[in-house]
Amino acid sequence: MSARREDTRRRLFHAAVSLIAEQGFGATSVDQIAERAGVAKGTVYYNFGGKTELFTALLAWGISRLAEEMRAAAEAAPSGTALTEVLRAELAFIGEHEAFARLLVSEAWQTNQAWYATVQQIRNEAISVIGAVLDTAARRGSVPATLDTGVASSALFGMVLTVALDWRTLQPERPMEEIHAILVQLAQGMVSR
Amino acid sequence: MSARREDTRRRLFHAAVSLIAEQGFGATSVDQIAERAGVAKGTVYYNFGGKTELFTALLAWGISRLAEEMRAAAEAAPSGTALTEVLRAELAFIGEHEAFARLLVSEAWQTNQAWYATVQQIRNEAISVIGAVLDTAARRGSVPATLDTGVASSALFGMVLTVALDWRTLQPERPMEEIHAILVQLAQGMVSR
Amino acid sequence: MSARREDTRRRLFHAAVSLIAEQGFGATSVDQIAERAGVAKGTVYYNFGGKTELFTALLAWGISRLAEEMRAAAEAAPSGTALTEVLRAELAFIGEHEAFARLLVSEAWQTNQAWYATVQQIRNEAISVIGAVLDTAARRGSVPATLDTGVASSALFGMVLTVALDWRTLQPERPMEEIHAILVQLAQGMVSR
Amino acid sequence: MSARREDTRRRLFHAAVSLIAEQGFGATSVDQIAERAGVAKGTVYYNFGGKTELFTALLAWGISRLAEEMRAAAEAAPSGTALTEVLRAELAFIGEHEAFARLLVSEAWQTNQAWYATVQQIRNEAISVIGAVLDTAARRGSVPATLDTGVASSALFGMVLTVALDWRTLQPERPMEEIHAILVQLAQGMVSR
DNA sequence: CATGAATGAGGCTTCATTCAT
DNA sequence: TATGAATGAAGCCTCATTCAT
Repeated sequence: MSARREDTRRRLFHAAVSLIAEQGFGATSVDQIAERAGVAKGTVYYNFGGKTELFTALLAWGISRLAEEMRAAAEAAPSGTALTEVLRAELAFIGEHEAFARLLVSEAWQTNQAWYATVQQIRNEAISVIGAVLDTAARRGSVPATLDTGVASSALFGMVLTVALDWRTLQPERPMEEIHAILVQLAQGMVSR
Repeated sequence: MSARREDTRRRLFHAAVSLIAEQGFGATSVDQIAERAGVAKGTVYYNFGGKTELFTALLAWGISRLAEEMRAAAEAAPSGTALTEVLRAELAFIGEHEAFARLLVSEAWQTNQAWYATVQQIRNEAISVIGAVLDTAARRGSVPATLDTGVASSALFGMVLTVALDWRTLQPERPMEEIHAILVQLAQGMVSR
Repeated sequence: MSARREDTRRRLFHAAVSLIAEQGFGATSVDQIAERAGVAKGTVYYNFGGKTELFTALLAWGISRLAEEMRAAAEAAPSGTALTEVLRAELAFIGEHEAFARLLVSEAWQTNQAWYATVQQIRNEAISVIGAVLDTAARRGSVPATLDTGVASSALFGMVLTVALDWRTLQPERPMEEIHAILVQLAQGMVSR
Repeated sequence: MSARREDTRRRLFHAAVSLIAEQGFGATSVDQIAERAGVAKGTVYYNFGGKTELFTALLAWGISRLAEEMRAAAEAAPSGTALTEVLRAELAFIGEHEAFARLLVSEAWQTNQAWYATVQQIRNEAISVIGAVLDTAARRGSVPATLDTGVASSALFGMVLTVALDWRTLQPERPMEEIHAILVQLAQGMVSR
């Protein structure tokens, strides 16, 4: 793939993320995406085949990155701090990619969508990173063995997502560390014995 | 307002809720709503003024009901069980109005929408019910005085929403009480001293 | 016909004239007419049968009044001043019923309209008042016998209409007498020997 | 702009002029315009943005042409015949573009229209051509210095318009020269000393 | 590799008219 | 005599997609 094409795809990606996050998928037109990317309309089709495909690629790319950053944080964390670091990674990702996060929330729970399977599959990747951390902790005895780690990891994921978006919406001036500290406090109570 | 008109509005309301929940707002046409309600298309405009207005009314109605049921649960709860009962009310509402809940999640964090203010305002109503419960508990000393109850109530609300939708999506056969028990266990740890 | 009905019809008439003059026939809805008249929509149909019929009645009524006032002015005029007085009557009518005059101009030359025949017929009534004055003057020798009085009366009618509307639009502060004086000056030159 | 697009725009223009002139603006649908132009409906919007914009462009184009032809006639006229030639140009234009002329009369005095400013501005262009001729004549002493040339030019413009449309409507078999001769006779009297 | 003119299905909305009360 | 809820045909407009260049 040529460097030019690579660049075009990147610009389309960026334009689409920001627009869809602002307005939603349905309200965003291919015209708008092309205009914000600075290319002609046909270029969208040449590069992605269609609006839906562009969107699916977008979601997959974004959730993969989220999962990767969470996984990297878990692996790099000093012993005993994995959960803290994973939550920080999720919070930081949302803070940095607020537009994408809104997009994810808007579309992730919509059944009857072309990309539902994609979203569900990759969302589980992210959640399973948390699940793995909890399972490890359970084996070490630092969380109750009776905890349903599947539900708990989904709960943690959703809690962070909700709090993070409320943070960006209602109190964007608060530093991330402050929010992170509260989340860690809540999470520790939730899962610690 | 005549009884006939009252009835027509009710039928349009029901038709719109079910359709939008199934397909989302954008994918639902006024034609479909009118057809399912058994009226002519123009009647939608005569009664609600437009698709957006109908949808705004819909959201307001639904979120109000959610907040009311949570508030009623809090007030009726025996001493010391308020949080447990409020979470049950939220979980039950989502279980019973799954379609509406998906709709709510899809639209609640979308800025630049006509109904953003409406959603935000009434969503806060629901969250503040949890906040009030936590504040009361804080005064009684059963939760740490240092807890940021604003963030905590948002966290609890989002946790329940996420878990509930995952429950309906992935494990709908599990009884609600089982999910509720896990949530209460998580919530107790989150906020108890 | 009852006094109540009479009143209702009058109010509908008035509402329709002002609205149609402001916006044109096509852009004026029955809803607007009913609202400005302070009656329900159905009342329009009860009293006039339809939008077109209301409009036709409107035009007929207005042009008849214009013709009558011009004819009355001609008959009441001292010898030799008939033309002066007829033009004054036309100018005064337009000044007083500006809305109706705009309406007349907008619709009078539109072929393919339901009311075309009505308008044409009654417009000729007005023009023929001028024609009669000119014919009388021709017999008395105060206008050239070679003058085509048919064309001349149409020219005079149109001249007054155009000037009057420009007066109301562009220089409404000028007194009518001033405009009338100019028109008489022009008209005298046009037709006098 | 591509040649293809240029051609499409021209065809839409012609289709719109003929249709609107036949039926009026309100009664002409975008469907009809597209069909007569031999393009798809969307093409109207791609090229003009909407029905109103197409119409505004249309009016501007037509009135400009009228003003231009009148101005050209004034400039080309042998000394002392400017008024005669300008009136002939106006009469000829109306005779050749009867449809457009009806359209102009219908819309020119309608306040509260999107294109009101456009029409008014360019209509004044046409009238001011007559005004300039009168002013020149006044300086040469061939018309009374006391004449209000502003009102007089508006009067002449309206006179010709009225007479021309009545000619086309009621006596289309009469040759233009005959009508022109009468108009000149009337106009000479109006303004000559 | 990219463009942008053109398409036409499909959506939202308006509004003259009807009719049961 | 008047009302106003309901209708549905008809209109305007959007937009994902195609394709010749």
